[in-house]
Amino acid sequence: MVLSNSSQYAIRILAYMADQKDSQLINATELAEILYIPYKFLTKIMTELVKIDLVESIRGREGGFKLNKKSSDIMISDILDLFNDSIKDEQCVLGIGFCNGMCKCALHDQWMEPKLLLQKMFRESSLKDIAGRGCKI
Amino acid sequence: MVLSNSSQYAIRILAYMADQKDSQLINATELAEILYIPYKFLTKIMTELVKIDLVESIRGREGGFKLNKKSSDIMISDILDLFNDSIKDEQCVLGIGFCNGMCKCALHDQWMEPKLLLQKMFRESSLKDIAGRGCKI
DNA sequence: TTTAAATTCTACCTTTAAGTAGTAATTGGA
DNA sequence: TCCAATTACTACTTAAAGGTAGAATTTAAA
Repeated sequence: MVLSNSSQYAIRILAYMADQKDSQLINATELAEILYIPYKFLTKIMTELVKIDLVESIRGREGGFKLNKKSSDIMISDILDLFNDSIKDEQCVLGIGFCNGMCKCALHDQWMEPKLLLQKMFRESSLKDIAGRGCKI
Repeated sequence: MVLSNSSQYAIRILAYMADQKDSQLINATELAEILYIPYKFLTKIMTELVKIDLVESIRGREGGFKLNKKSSDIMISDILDLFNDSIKDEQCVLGIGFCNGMCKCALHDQWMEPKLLLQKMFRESSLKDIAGRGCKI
């Protein structure tokens, strides 16, 4: 699996929030029901998203969450960093330390191109680019 | 992480075996020492590779392992299948069931190209293509 | 025939990701 | 002021991957 459950959930949550009009508040109960994410697991993820300032939380009655930046300023890679799912430049696909031109593994050459495209997808796709796309949320 | 430890180990083991001349036997102790893989975990993996006929084992004293096919006939994807690390055609990068043109997730369009290149890398690279490449084994 | 070197099998332990439970803290509204 | 709705915190449980232990089995050499 390329992305952990946490990353997949976080992307879906934030993409959904980005798709809501004029950054209205939405609470955890609604998010969990709409996105079919276990409520307790979702609140744990939300708290982490708040800590890295991607999301703002309003506590107490009538509280909830909203994006803390423009959706065009939040990249998928910002989310993946939180769960250590980003693809590092010298990440060895065979898990032998780091790979580069000087010191590479047997699969290094074949890995270069897909790795670059994965990085491009994560680094160049913003929430605005993906919000509302697709029929599944 | 794109590949599990088991898949990474298995690729390294088989690539090393493919790089040995005239398919000589090599035993688990040597493989574990040369490749820095925990012996007990390696033997578990070897047994599974034998069961799917990628490797032949000779038991008893003077025994060991050797490839059961030409190295050009063993593809990386054959190995990944064993550990469920292959990329399926309709595998949804956000984990929402299956994705295709009719029913897709928000990241589907961005995922298409890197997914195809990953599949190409796994399906079109044989042990022969990677054996002996790179300075790390 | 005995022994040592090898694979194979079964069962267990450890670590990490995933998920759950309960409670504390916060806050707007009645 | 009190209550209900909300997020935040701490701790626990479960499931899966990763890894280990020990004994059974096989086989060639001494």
